[in-house]
Amino acid sequence: MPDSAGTRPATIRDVAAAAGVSIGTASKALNGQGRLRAETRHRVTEAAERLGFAPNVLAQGLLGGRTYTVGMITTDSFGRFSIPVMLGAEDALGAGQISVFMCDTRDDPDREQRYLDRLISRRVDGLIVTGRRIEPRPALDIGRRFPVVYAMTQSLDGDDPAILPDDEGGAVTAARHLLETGRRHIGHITGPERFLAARKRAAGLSHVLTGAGVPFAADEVLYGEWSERWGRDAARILLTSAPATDAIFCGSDQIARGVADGLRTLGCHVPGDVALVGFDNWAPMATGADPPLTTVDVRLEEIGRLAGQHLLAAIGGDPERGVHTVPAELVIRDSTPALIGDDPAPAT
Amino acid sequence: MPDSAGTRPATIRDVAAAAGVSIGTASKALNGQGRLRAETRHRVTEAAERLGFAPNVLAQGLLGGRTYTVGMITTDSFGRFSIPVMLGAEDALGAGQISVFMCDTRDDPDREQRYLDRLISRRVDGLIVTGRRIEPRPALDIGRRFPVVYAMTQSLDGDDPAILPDDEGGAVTAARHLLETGRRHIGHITGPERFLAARKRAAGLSHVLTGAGVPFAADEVLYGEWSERWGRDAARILLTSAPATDAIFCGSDQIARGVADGLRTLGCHVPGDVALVGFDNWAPMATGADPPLTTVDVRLEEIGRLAGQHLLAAIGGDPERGVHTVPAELVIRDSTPALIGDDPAPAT
DNA sequence: GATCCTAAGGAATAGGTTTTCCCGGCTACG
DNA sequence: CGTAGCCGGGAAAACCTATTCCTTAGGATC
Repeated sequence: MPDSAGTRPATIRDVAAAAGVSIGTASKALNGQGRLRAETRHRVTEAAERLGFAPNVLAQGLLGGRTYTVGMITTDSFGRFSIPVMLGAEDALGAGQISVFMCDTRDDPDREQRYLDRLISRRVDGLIVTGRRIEPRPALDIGRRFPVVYAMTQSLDGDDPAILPDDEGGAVTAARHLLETGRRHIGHITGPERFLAARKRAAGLSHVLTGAGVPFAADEVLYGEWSERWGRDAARILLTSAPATDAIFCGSDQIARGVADGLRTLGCHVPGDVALVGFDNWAPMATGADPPLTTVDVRLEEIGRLAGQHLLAAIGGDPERGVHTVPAELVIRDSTPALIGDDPAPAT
Repeated sequence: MPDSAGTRPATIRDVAAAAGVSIGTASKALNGQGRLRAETRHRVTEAAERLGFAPNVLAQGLLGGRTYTVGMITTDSFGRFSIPVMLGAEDALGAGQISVFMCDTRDDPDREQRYLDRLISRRVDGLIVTGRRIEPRPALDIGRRFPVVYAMTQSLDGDDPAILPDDEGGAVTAARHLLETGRRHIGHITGPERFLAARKRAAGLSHVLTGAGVPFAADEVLYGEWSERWGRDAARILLTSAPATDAIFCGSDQIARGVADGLRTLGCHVPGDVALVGFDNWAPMATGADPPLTTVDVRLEEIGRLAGQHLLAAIGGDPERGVHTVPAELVIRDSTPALIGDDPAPAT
């Protein structure tokens, strides 16, 4: 375990010399290959241990044509969304002894290109591209050098493999939950309409409500921004125009926090008067709220894990193509209690 | 720019052949070395362009003894603290053409050791260790293979280079600001006392207040946890025991959010009755609050950048040892307006 | 005693690049 | 005309490892 401090790392040549064998023999002994006497094998491993030998992966990569590295590119400044995705991906890839290069483009195409060039030079085995928006983005220009998997985003070339959250399904689950807990006048406050995710969530809600015979017009959706401030403002707008509202489905936990604030200012009690559902299950926001928020978890880490597994498969020569969706999960907390005494709505 | 799709990447040998020169000549042409005719140089670069040649960094690293990679190890699950640090570090390192391996140990010593072994095998040029607590941690066991810089944490071997936030200085600045805006009865609600950061912040506040002749006893500090819930509870406790309180300095923005909530419940107006200062400048929390929070920014990204620069210097053979501190910065928002009509406190 | 087989381990090659050293040819100068 | 020096470029070593092919020696078989 000690190493020759300060000098450059021990090579297999040093090990071979110390064990009194040739380089090839040392290699075989360390990798369990070839036909060697047990005593020789032992002598080599012992010498390796003593010298603190660790094989040089660069040399291995040069030889084998595989580097056991992948790049992970994000446009999200490694924010709230891409982090869990990265963790999941890293988890899946780590199982394959793969190390991950981190590349934050900061939404700058020049930076992205520079990173890409570097990754190509480093001969990565593959690439994962993550983002904060699910809108299709221009495909990366890498020819067919290595496989690419998109996570939380997708390429304009629809055939490229991509793992996406189930925004619509998540909204459906949330809407059903509100109906089942007895709510009938449900509002929707969310982010900008130009976000595909916002539109999908609104669509999911709309389908369930109209399917259950509960009136809901698409133009009742309050599109705004992804901020608490907008939540506060929108709560006032919504309760002014629809005072009978008994539940609000929010497009993000941040918005939900703002809505909760706004409702309190209006003298409206959560969840007694109005139930609240958020989106993202962003822990500090959702559990810190009073009451803690029921919210939709799109399972970012699972998305990342799946992306990693798909990439591993593609590297192994077995690529899957097209878009995959990860089912969302509703996390029920105190902002949506069952209404006692009301008959539950039929599950549509 | 086109590449021979599907085949393995072009090597310098291909370029040399295409340009009708030897490998060595091609290398010189591409790297601006040696004495070559301009026409030859041009012919080579043109061939490289045409073949989409990118030098194999593995081979370069093998030869040069430097891989132009570093590892970044965090125990923080890439959370709120380590992300900005990472970004700053990556920024500094990227300027040196260095790529970063991402390693999340999830606080598991086994994982940490595995990552370490991998990084050693990959012959990284250096290592940055980040954490979420500034308490000294056991030094990494890497002999003298490569330099290590600690960021947002430090090693028990106090001589190892480390970049730390200035918790005490940040608290000092916050306290002075509260005095300057006319507050005189200042409470402190913060995280668990076992956190060194919490104790340092309390110490900074205490120094300023006692120095200014404002009474403040160390046992008045409300240590609890880093959560909104604790903020809500502590606000009630504080105002019960000290109704004259006109300002609260909080150990985190999350706690400050809870305190704001608690104060509102008590019928206490922020900032009219009580001014509020947070810590961290965690954007979604601090700017989403109503009113937006004045808060201490420890400049995590700068800490990371400095760590990256120190690591670059160490790799270059010029290591700096010991602990460096990055000055904090007070971000003033609406939760601490100047009290009109009060005479400002003398800046102590 | 000759041949064949097996066990054990060595030699050599490949992988891609950089760099050092060397060589041939041409110019300029004496 | 001879030689020193420069210009342009080639050959080869070095980095480190895994693997394929060989060699050697010994034992077994006929």
